[in-house]
Amino acid sequence: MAKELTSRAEDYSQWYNDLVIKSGLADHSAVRGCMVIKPYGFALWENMRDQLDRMFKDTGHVNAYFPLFVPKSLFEAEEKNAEGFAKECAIVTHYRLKNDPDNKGKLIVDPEAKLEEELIIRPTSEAIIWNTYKGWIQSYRDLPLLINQWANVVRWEMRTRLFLRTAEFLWQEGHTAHATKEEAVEETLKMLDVYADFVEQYMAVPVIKGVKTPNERFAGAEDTFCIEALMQDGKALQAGTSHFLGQNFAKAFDVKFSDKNNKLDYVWATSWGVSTRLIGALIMAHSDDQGLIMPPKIAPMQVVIVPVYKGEESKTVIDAKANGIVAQLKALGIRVKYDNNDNSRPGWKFAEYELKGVPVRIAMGLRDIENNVVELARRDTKEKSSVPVDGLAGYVLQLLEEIQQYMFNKARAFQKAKITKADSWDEFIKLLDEKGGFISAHWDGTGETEDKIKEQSKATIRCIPLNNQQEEGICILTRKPSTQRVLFARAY
RNA sequence: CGGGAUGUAGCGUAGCCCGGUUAUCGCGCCUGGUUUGGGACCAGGAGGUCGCAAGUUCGAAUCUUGCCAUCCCGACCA
Repeated sequence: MAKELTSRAEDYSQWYNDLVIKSGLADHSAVRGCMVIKPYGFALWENMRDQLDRMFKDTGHVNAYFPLFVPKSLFEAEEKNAEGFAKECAIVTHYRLKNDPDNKGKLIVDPEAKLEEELIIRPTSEAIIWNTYKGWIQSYRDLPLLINQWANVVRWEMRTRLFLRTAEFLWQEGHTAHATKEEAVEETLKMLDVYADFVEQYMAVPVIKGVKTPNERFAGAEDTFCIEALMQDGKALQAGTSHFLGQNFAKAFDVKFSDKNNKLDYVWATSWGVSTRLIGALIMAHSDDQGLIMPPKIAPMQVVIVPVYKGEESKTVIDAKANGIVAQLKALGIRVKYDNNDNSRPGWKFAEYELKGVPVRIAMGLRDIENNVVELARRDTKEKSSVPVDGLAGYVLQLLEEIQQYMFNKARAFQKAKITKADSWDEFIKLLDEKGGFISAHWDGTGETEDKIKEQSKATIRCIPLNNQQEEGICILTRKPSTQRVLFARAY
């Protein structure tokens, strides 16, 4: 690498950017604010997607697909939602190009082909989906309706960052309809748990579950629940959200059902989503100056085997041995790559797979084969050891689980150490500047104070943790009475 | 969208202020050989609309204007 990766705080953004690009996850695209997800990054996304999809199906959901275009009249039906997204929409106004009469070989938008009604490229799909649900729901027998879609959405952000905030991104959005408020709230919290379980158990990133303040709520929701993760530079990242939408969308799109007593009522709704932003969370939660560190459960490659040889004969011997090991690992369901490409030398491969974050590397040469061992290196701790070939596959399987657990424990310990109580304004600012992380502090509960704190400290209320402990206190800014602490942080 | 910086080969760069032969260097790439237990070495070679467009000039990577993109800091946000 020409330029060294460094995760020092002052270079953190640069480090993150370089890492995304050099590790082969993604690249800047020629299109403003968009990115190209490269095969390695997409393989990671597929693993994450497949696991989430299984979890959605285990909780009774099914997949469907809805249109990319949302007619403006539908988009504006739920006022708060429309207002919330209005500033960041891409809009289709025409449907045809024609040759430019003044400029040969160039095309211009055909002014004759102006759409009567503009189409909004979905920034989220509530509008188009609820307009569709209207035709699907008549009776309580049609409920609950539990649907998810995997899709791309577009939000015309002012400032973009690879994975964290791109103009176009991939995500899943669940949209459910229920007969009762209780059931919808239960669904909202259930999906929040699914997200927390996925992010913690598969991505090895600990999260805090909580509810957003009204200021930070999703446009059109009654309540927004979230999982908040902590990055290594001490900034917070919203990793997923689950919204209780009340009857707002049902009323906006006139979705009514008859209950058992033939009484008409509007349905209750939820929506929930996670996006490719999770990949950004993964990178910033685990990586080091040598590159990415992938949690084994979702790593595109869990094990890489690198042969060390001199000359063709020794290569043949090692190939034979390695292929045997590959077969054993694959038999246990381990994602393994044997890299006997002759174009690069072992040292180069070691560095490259570290950059890509492959959890376990196995190196084997004639020396090892004579002793019936391999050299095994962990990416997370960088420990190397000599391991017997007999029983290797079982050992690796267990090691992968150990690495997964180790990564989570390490991130959890970091997160715990970075949750600090502050009881005065000075202490609050000092902690934000010097330590970072979550600051647990009293707040008087008003949006006005929340705004002032944000203005003066750049910190926002990330969430009010679920099952938050109630305690008497005074607001760090206004000194007014407060009943509980909330979590503040500077955030991405 | 406001402020700042940057854009020269796949990557990283020198040259720009003060215009002037064939645009510098390193990595990577190609060929041949020697190599292979932590990003190998030697020899030879290929690769460039100097971000794009217009302008000034005998002459533009260099000066002017506009546009585009990237990064950083804000505002906005999954």
